[in-house]
Amino acid sequence: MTTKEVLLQQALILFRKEGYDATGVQKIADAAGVGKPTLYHYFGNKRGLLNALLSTHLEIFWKDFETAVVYQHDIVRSLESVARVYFEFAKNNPEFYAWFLCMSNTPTEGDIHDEVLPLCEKQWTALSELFLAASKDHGNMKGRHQRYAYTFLGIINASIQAYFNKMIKLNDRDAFEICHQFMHGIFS
Amino acid sequence: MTTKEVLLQQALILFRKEGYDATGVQKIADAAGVGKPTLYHYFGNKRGLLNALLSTHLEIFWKDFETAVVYQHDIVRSLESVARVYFEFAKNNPEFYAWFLCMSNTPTEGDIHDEVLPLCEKQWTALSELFLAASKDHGNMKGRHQRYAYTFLGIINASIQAYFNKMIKLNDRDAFEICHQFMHGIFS
DNA sequence: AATTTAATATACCGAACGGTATATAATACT
DNA sequence: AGTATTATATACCGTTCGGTATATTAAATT
Repeated sequence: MTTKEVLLQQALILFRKEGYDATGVQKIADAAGVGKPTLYHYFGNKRGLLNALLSTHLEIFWKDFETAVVYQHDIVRSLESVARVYFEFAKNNPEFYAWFLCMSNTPTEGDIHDEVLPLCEKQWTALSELFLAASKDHGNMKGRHQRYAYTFLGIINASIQAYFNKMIKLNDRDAFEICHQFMHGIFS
Repeated sequence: MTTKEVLLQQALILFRKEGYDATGVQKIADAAGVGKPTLYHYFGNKRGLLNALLSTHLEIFWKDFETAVVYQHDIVRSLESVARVYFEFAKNNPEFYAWFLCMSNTPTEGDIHDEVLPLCEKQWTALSELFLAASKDHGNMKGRHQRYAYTFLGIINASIQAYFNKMIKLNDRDAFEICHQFMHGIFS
């Protein structure tokens, strides 16, 4: 593993354990076994490290997410594939996703807010457009697409947290059940 | 307003805006127009201020929550009253509840974790017991009470966040619809 | 009125913060 | 082989951190 990768790895561990603000760059450098200027050589500043940590991990997620979120006149199917993307990603990157969830509702100022908010809005916007497209086929969904996007994301993330607490497995059957439960209420 | 109340008020504003770790006690004292030793006189240390902020705001919530969460052989009714308690509290204390949500999934170490985690678990445990009691009346809920507690809380908080983003009003009708949507999937 | 107690301010502590100037070792290019 | 570039370390910068020793003012008690 390269020095850069070790720095990113240790930063994730420490940011998750103690929080971004409470973790000093010195401690990250120490954990990686290098000096502080080495860290600044690779990432410019503390926020650059945060940004690199987010973009490297989320690169794969966005690719899968964007292909799953397209509407093909079957909203349940789209939701299921979206849920599977989330679940797979959370299972493959549990440390990172747990950390990302911590940051999703963060203070209204500071590095974390500035870096993470756009990423959350990107998810919400795509889901909102999915429900909007679906509401053209299902009249009773009309005018509620934003709310559906919010609550669906809420259930997805609550389920992932349940997985972190070893309550569910987060397999394809869970994805089916959760989406089914969600839509059944909406359709009826 | 007493000096103590002003300190609590300004601490909430700053903790929410910049985060607990990023907010220095000096800044809180300045915002309240007093010296730092005054803050330490009332709260002992920074964590004491955090603790006081939590307990003073949540005192009312716990009272309402605990009366709402009892099971009277009508799970939908219990859930609705719980939802109404959350919604009323969030509407009456929006700044505090938004901050509390930020902290609910926080780093695994530090003051915030130590102070907030027990409060989250208290909610989850009570809801879990509610669903457990209900599963004695509804066989198809059996063995899933913990998961129901998780996802129900997830929807409640997602809805409150939707309220903060001015998407829903969070009135009694919303509480009804959300609980109905939640249970309809479970019963079917 | 005298005295104790609570509330506040000034000034300071050592430690840790994010960040950098400078120097050196290792690698890549010409 | 010599030169440029990349990667790393030592040592330091000014600032802010949480917290406190001391002194003073205001309020309550006797």
